[in-house]
Amino acid sequence: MTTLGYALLALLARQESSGYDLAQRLKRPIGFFWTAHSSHIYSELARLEEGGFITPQVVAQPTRPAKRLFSVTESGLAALRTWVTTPIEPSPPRDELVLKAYAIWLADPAQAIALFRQQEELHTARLAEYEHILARIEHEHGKQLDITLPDFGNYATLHAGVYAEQASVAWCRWMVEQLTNHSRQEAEQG
Amino acid sequence: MTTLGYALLALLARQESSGYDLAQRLKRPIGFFWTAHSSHIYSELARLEEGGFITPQVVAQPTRPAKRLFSVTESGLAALRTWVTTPIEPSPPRDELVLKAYAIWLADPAQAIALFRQQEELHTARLAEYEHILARIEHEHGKQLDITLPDFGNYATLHAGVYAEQASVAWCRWMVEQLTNHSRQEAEQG
DNA sequence: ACTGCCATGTAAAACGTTACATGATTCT
DNA sequence: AGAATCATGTAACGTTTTACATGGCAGT
Repeated sequence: MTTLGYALLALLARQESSGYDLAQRLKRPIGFFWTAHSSHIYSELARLEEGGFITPQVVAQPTRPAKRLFSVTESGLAALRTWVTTPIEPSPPRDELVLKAYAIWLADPAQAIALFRQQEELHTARLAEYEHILARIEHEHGKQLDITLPDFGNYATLHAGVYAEQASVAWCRWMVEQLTNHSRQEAEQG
Repeated sequence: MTTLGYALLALLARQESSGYDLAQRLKRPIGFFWTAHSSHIYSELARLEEGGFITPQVVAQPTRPAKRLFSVTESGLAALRTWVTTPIEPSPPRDELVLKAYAIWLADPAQAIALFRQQEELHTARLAEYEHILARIEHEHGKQLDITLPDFGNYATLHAGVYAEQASVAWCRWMVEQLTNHSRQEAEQG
């Protein structure tokens, strides 16, 4: 089982869906921390079906092409429940921006500042988006959700996003500060 | 050019190295945010050499097998300098723990608490490690490093790590709090 | 004697992205 | 008329991991 497989099971455990539906539903909020292309989704669905984790139900539609609605089997739900609390084996980190920071001493300071300002704006925008959705959830449910409801899942992931984006914004600001301080000192001395 | 290619160029720009050296040097601090297996490193080195970004110099050793020390060419350094400040195209996010949180409503609360406590410990340990290295750097250089020195690259990446780990720890604590509050309420009512 | 380090790669498999292919319907 | 949506996949490509292959030296 791949992680995408579990992501699809998690979606199907909430509601039966077609491959197309899943591609849509994967965008928000899962898309904030896990993404997949539709071609990948379809091949993964085939594997899940082959493994007996999901079953299709063909639904004919009058005006639209027929679709295959998938639902989670008992075996699929059991696999999902097991996976959810299984400790994570650390996966290889990938952060290109930090890699650039590692080599930033080679760069022109002005260009470096531009890079981190742009990144700061990007993360600030994301932060605002997450907080907006979070506010909607809290407006509906309050700040203490029932953890056995699917909406708690959304609430939890959005909190993760808020913490992560706040950290990114803070780091970008720190970088800009370091780079501008240095440039100012250069100017004063030169 | 792949991102690993730039990572290797960034290392070689600091000091010429063999493939084996690079595998070692990649561990810290780059390994905190980008990793690669040695086989991957060797194939990437071959591509960089073919592209004229690096040149090897064979060094015979009396007791050890001969090694090929690579250094960055002018073309390689130019490519690296360009890449460093080029805006990042967003890469697909991958965070399995957040995915689990999305499906946590299906889990046994006690097991869920155990998962997030374990993750909190892991991130706390990493945070301590980063802060320790950071303290060493600040002891040597102070808190305002010259941004044109390679050490500023290390300083910057470690700061990124500190911000990110602090955010992870905070989120894990928030999750544990949510899950334990709920369990307590259950107990009071039941 | 055995483990770990130094040193370099090849080959196969798994994973993920991009491009391609098809075709009707609904909205602007 | 054209763009977007609904709907499902195949094929090719590139990247990354895992396994394999080799072999001497140094430390316990």
